[in-house]
Amino acid sequence: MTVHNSEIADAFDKLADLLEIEGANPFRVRAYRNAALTVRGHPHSMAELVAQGADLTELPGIGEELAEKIRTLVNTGELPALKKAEARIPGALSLMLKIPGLGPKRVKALHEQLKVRSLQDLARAARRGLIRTLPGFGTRTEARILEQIERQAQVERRSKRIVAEEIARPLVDYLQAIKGVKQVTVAGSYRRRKETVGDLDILVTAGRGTPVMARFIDYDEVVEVVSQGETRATVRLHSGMQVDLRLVPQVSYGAALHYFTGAKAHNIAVRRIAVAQGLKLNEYGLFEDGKRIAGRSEHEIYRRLGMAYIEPELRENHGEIEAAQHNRLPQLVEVKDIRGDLHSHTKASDGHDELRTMAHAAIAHGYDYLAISDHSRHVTVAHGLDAERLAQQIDAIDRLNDELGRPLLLKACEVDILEDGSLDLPDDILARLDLRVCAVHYQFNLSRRKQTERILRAMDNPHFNILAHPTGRLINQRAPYEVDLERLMRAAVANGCFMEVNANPDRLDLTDDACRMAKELGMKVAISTDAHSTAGLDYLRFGVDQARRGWLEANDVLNTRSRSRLLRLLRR
DNA sequence: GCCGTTTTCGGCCCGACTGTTTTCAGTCG
Repeated sequence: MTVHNSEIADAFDKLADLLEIEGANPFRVRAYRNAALTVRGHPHSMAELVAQGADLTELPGIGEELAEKIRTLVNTGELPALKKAEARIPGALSLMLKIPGLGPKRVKALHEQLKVRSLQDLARAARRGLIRTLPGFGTRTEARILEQIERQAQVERRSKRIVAEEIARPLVDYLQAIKGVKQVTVAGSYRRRKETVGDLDILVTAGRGTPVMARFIDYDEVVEVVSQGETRATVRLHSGMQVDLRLVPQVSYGAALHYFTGAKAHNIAVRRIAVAQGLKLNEYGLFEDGKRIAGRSEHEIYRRLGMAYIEPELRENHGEIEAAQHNRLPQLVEVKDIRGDLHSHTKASDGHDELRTMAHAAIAHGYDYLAISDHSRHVTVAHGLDAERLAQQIDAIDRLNDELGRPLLLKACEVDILEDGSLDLPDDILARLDLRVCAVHYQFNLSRRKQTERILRAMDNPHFNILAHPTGRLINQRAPYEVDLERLMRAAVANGCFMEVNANPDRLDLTDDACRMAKELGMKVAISTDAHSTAGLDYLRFGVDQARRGWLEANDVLNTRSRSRLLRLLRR
């Protein structure tokens, strides 16, 4: 039984919660939280590092004691310190910290004075009107607690970024239209281009006296004003999305942008660097002896702290700060580097447009090539092609390329990987293609070992080129199937195969972390849209964002190559 | 509990807003 990084991180976080409620040294609490962050964000599993005998104290924020606790967790699945804490106070108290408005001090008071041990106890106490009797609590707090418990049922969920964009764009336009408003920028995880967005953080600069806050809470979609001050307000929109707005002066724009873009761990790390240099960094600027020495732009702040500018996509405190200090940041891939798309569908299977329509869309995108990769026969719901129909499509593509006067369309197929690891079409027809995009569409529930073996076996087929949507996950909808990605990547490198970063905003598969792993293992990826219509080709940018978050450069991406170099790379 | 071009001891990121107060602690991002 392997203990996953997330379980180790969860144990540390819970221990931090309980210690905090007990009133332990806040810096000790923070040490556990930092450790949780480090472990959760680490590209390699702690279990593996322990097995290799690696020195865990090399990891940031991990010292001798925490290293020992990680080893214990890996070896026994348990954390004795957490057990002991739970013997002193109920573990369920940590759940109460998730209720907005309740922090460690109040949870401690509720536990000690009202004997609250669970969320049920808490709801009961609130209904009886006991909470308002405690010092520091009032009727507003009591009502809010009850409301929050009842709302807990609807799980908090992060929105896919494409959904967040649909919510953010009209709001940004609305704010931008206010007379006196200068800049409106959506910061936060939205700006870091994360695949999902929890809430929107909007930064506004405006001339003196501009009624930004009043107009903000007056926005048509606002259903609740959570808080409102002179420079900061929080609202909830009809869509359920929470929006924070911060009004900042122009001289502080860069500092505020940096502060509000995060991630939190990145911010803390950068502030510590400032402190080490005798400076202070906050959302208003970088200060030396109370005098602002930078703040107008992010570039200025990074430069003054002795590091290169860090792209928002990299700001997770996953090594980007050290890289920036040593000028070793990657030159991230951009949309304009992409020369073509390697995964698309037509009406021949489950696409919505004709071959010719797709070709013209590819030309409009300025592409050198577009792979037409309709499904193979096994995907019956998608009207997948058998050998005969694929042969017809190959001929149709040849004719169209002739007509266009250049080999724009690549002959391809999204070939199903069957349960035994064989490919869904005979070798002789596969051999006539320029490119085979191979994918799992059935039997998601195999064990990790079996699923891995299945795909490894498929890679043994010399016609296998690119593994499409490698984990099969659908964001917020379907979990990835169990598979050993690292092993697959190593096999791909050994066999001259590749994986896809599926750019569909519902998939974004590989993930950012997996992209990073691919880079470390030397496996190039294809950023492909899996377009089922001409409009689908526009989703490329989501895939590029994901790749950028995974530190990928143009050289790490297959389809930044010219057609001839691409075809040479695909040769096994 | 971690960590070190201030330190092996004594620091540890920083400010806004709310509710309950009557000057501020607690919470949040």
